[in-house]
Amino acid sequence: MSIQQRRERERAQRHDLIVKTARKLAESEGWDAVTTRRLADEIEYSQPVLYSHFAGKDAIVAAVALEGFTELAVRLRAATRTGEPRAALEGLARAYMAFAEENPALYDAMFTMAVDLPFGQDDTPEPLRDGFQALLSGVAQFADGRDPAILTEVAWSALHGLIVLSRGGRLPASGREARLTLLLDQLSATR
Amino acid sequence: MSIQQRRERERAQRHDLIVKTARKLAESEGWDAVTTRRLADEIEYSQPVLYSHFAGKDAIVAAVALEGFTELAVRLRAATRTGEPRAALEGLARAYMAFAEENPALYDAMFTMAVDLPFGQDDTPEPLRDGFQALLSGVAQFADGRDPAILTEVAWSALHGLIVLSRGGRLPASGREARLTLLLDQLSATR
DNA sequence: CTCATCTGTCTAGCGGTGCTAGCATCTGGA
DNA sequence: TCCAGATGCTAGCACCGCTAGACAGATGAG
Repeated sequence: MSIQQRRERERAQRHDLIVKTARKLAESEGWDAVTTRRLADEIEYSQPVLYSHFAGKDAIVAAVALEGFTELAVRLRAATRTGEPRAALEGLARAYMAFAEENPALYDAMFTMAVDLPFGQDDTPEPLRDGFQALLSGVAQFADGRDPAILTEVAWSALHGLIVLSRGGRLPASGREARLTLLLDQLSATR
Repeated sequence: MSIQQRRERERAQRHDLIVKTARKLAESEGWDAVTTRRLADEIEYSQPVLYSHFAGKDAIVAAVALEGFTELAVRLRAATRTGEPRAALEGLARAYMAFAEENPALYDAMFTMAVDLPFGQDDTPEPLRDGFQALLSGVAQFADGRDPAILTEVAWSALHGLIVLSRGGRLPASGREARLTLLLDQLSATR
């Protein structure tokens, strides 16, 4: 009885170890370096062990992404505490961009890599929903009669676009601050 | 003498054949299906022939992307002809989104896949520069004292964000039109 | 305590990938 | 006609994601 509990605990620990290791490896050497062989080496087990925890490599990436969504939601929540609307919006946007910048590989897994997590559906995991709600809470004040969800989606898209285009070298690193400021002005302008 | 010319002509044709085939294959079956073996099969040559034309697979993707930039620039140019500012902006945005929608794989190669083409630099290829200029010409009218280039970059980021988040299922397909309308309103609002 | 079973992990291997060394063949000029 | 060089091929390298099947250790029954 207690033996089985211990086993489950150990399994859960190893599950976490796999996710943590995949994330660390991706962050330090890029997702290309995250191969099943390398990952198995790193956790000091053989390859097939990975497949007793996850359906395949994609599932591992998805698990990493999910961890990312949880962290992002926490950070966005923390950034919504400010009072004045424009400052709150700016805090949110900066928190989002900081997260993306500090965890580029994680951010890629969440928003760029093909990972079938259900977005905006009934079975959407809590962290995803919560992250969006945090964004919404900062943006909604500027809705001014328009649909707050739509406005949030557009704001989010703009942030995401800035991030991925900058990261790929498609936007010059120099104008970063100017672009963010302009976007915030644009979003918070009184109509 | 003329023999050498014929050879060069044939080489150029085969170069084009490779790019065309890679693009077609990517568009019909996704970039995952574009392997060097498959590509070699399709053009009815052996694998090493590919490497006598391109440094590697990445270079082939880059060549496809470059073709995409040329086409996109043409389409954006065509869309700038409208008169009234708001309509012109809308035409541009719709042309951009239509291009992305009609050529998803091509769009990915241009803007998502890691492909080292020099963006926003001295040696930036003409089509890239021209495409950006076309966007700028539609956006600049709404700059109103702000830096038109920065505004264009933000507008472009927003469009790109909408496209990639929609494509990945991160945004519901339903709100598409509403999001575009809201973005256009936001960009063209008098300050 | 012994033995059969059963769970868990490993080794080895399949069919695929991008890429390349080295051989054969074909071409064009002397 | 014969040779040199260009051209494209076969075969193979090291790697990939994934899995079948062998093996060892823990577990529970007698």
